[in-house]
Amino acid sequence: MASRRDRVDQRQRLSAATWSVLAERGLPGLTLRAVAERAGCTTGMVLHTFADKQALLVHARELLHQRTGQRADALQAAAETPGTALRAVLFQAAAPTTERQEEARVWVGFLAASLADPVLAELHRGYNRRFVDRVRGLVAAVRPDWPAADCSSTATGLVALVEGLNTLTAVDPATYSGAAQRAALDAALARLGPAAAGHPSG
Amino acid sequence: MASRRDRVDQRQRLSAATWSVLAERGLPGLTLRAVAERAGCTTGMVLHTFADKQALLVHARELLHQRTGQRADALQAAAETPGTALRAVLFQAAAPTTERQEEARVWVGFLAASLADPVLAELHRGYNRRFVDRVRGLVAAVRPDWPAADCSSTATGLVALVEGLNTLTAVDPATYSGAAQRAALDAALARLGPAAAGHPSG
DNA sequence: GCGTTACCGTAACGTACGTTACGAGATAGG
DNA sequence: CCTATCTCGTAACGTACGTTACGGTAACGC
Repeated sequence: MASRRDRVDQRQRLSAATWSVLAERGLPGLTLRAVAERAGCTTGMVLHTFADKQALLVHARELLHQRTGQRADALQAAAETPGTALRAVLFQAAAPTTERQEEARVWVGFLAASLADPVLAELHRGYNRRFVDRVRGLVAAVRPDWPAADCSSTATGLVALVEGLNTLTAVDPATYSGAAQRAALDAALARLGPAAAGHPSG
Repeated sequence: MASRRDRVDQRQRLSAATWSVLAERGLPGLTLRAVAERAGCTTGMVLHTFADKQALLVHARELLHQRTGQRADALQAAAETPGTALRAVLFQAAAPTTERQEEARVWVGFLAASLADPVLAELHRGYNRRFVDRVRGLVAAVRPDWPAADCSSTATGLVALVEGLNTLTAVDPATYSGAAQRAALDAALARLGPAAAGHPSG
């Protein structure tokens, strides 16, 4: 007699609710009661699925990483050249659409929570370094003639640009529109040469 | 009979304490009691100087803007060419030193608080747009031959890069060291031509 | 020197939080 | 069909928060 309800599904629904609340009310509004209400259950069920609030946070953080990572994997696999792959991965990591802006707000919330929570901070560092590694590999594929150090610094710069666009879009979507983000990314990618140049009207 | 104690000084000391707590404990740890303890007084005195917690937050946010803005003003005035001014302003806005990393952490805290507090969000947007305007003016001074649209997109891109470096440094100073930040900025500034190129060993 | 006024520490209030304990209902085995 | 076991909603607990009310104390005008 293992489980009569689907535990995995409930964990996902609860972390999705965590995400939703975090995007809508921000970090101070993220309470167990708010999550329970959003998920349509009670705090008792929440704490029966997760040991405590931090476990819920950690799972929601992993869910966020899963979504962005899988999206990046798909784009990278579908791209025909390393140049288009790099461009697609970076652009999806920024927040060009309303849906991505919600993700950006969640990301900012987790970032701020990481400042006080060592567990979340360690998760954040790991995920971010993985993202840097992915970008570095793509940069090296686009410019195999570059030394490794240049690929590294270029990758960290591109990641910083993308995450900067994320954070700024989260609080000021008007100034940092999708077009502005595209322009900033295209300008940064132009340094890699024509292999990573943007589409004229794509 | 106006005031027997220096109100302005107390406001500054309290907002400095707010800053200190925010950098050390993060947004969840920012309570009136923590601020009072850090300032060496009680919550009664805090709420006698500021109407409520939000007023204290707003004042601390303004203080952060004052510090960065005055530092940018000084660097801009001391620079001999628009190119060196742009470089200096951007580099100080990133977080190359331990002290600036504390500011970066505070900035992230206010950013996350802005997601749920419209007043703080409006302040954040205003300050950030002022920063973009400053950078845009410097870009236009470095490249007067560029059309205004190019100066704008370049400015937003540079600001996004700087703020991205800020946020990433706040939680992972090891990966985003001062050298890495300098390299990323130099690479971005190289697009502006030799007028904004970095010092060889500065 | 005295009354008045502003200042600020103390203590409490109401609220909301994370967490825990317990009981009702549902489900599977025998 | 009965019992044991798991699931989850209910209700409460202790704590910490923002905020408020009040009293003592020190500084000013006269």
